[in-house]
Amino acid sequence: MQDAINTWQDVQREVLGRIQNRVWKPGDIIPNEVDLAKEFGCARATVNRALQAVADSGLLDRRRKAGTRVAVNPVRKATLEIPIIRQEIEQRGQHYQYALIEQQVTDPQADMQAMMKLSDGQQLLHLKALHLADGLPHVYEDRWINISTVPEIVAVDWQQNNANEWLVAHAPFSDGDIAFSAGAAGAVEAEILNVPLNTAVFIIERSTWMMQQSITRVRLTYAPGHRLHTTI
Amino acid sequence: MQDAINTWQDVQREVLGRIQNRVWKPGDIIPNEVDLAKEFGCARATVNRALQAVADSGLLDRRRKAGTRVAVNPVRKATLEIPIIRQEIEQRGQHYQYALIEQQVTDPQADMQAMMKLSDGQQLLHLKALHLADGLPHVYEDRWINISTVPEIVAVDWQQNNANEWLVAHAPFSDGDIAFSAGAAGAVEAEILNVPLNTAVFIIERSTWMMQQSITRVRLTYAPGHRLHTTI
DNA sequence: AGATTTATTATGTGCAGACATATAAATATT
DNA sequence: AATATTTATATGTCTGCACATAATAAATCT
Repeated sequence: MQDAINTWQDVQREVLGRIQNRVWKPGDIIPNEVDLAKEFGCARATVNRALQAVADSGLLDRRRKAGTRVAVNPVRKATLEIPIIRQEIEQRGQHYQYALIEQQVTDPQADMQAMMKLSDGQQLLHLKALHLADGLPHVYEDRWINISTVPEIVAVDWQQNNANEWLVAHAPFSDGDIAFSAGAAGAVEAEILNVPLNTAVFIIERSTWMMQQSITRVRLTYAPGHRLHTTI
Repeated sequence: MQDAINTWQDVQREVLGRIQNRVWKPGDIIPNEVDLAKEFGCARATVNRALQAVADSGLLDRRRKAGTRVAVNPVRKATLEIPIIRQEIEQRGQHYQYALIEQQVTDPQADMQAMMKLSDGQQLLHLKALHLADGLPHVYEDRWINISTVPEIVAVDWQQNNANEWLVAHAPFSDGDIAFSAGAAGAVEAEILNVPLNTAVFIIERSTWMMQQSITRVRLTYAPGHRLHTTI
């Protein structure tokens, strides 16, 4: 028995401490909730809450009956927030501007048709736009929107509205996938972002879906220097 | 009143449904926990658990006294797993190899001391290593380890052990931060990765901590073509 | 009117007890 | 020996209750 470890945060701290100090080593099974509750002088529910939090972060593996053990190869999960570009810019105290570059209704090319899992005949709205921070190019947005899924889009004035925001508000998605990579700026991107040809640029490609129906696919090419930051 | 909505997952489903169907619109304040518990026919604790989960996912904003409201700009969160490099490579069916390039105990430079929040006099172990997939350079690892936090490291043979794996097994961390960016390969990196100078490369920089104590900071420079992929 | 204190209210969290559920381990069956 | 069944156990979660805490709204005092 020891001094009050009452709150689940206290318990979490204590547990993390024991893992770090190797009182409990990777692979070790730790005492069960009832015993820990007794030792800490708190309710089992409190221990449970704490252990669940630590397990969520990947440092503990828990299985019914088998007990709780310190993860051997903790697979760390980083959660990164996908902000709306305007917010991202304004949050840094910079002035946001948006400029439509091109707008066109097209039949999809084969690769795009595959990536967006389109049926034959489904058309896309293709938008090219630039987001600026304090007047400087920040990110070039190359976007395809599935007209079948979001028919209202054809009526929208994309000079005034930007797809990044409009879609969040009007076309909720159930799931999607994102890929991050680095690439060399091609002729088009280099000119739009106003950087030398082949400059290293950060690229995000994102597709979103609502119940198997593709909504949109976007390729964001960031101006040099952009960092995507998050905590584990 | 309606059919049993007893489990917190049930409540979560119901809440998500109402948000999706715009019964509760963005910005709307939703009924308080006591009322919802009454409506669903369950305990307030259950409603609380569910609402906390939804709030965690970013779809609800909660504040004491002010109540719970539907997020106006739902910040989507992607969780991406940080695999051990060996696993990442072997999972693709490729052969994994590791090569130590350089190993050195140093006093930190000012910027590194700041980034790792080191006290004066704390020394670092600096490791440079290359991870290969099927014999080809995959990622160049440039790592600093805090000797004060992990004193055992000085005794480790880094020809045989790779820090990426050794640390997860021996020095678990409670939190950290990650940054993703694109950069141009410098002379050192270009040679090690065997690519032309200024090739666009994907860079991950990661610092990890255990209870305010810095453990390590690593800069991973990936060979061209690397993509980091995840789902929302 | 404006500033300061007090009350009110919704969420945050703790507790004890109960039952549910997954599953490892023991036992019985083929 | 291999397979099916039972049992024991650790975690998962619900309930009702209590009190803590943050933050707004109301009341009070300059």
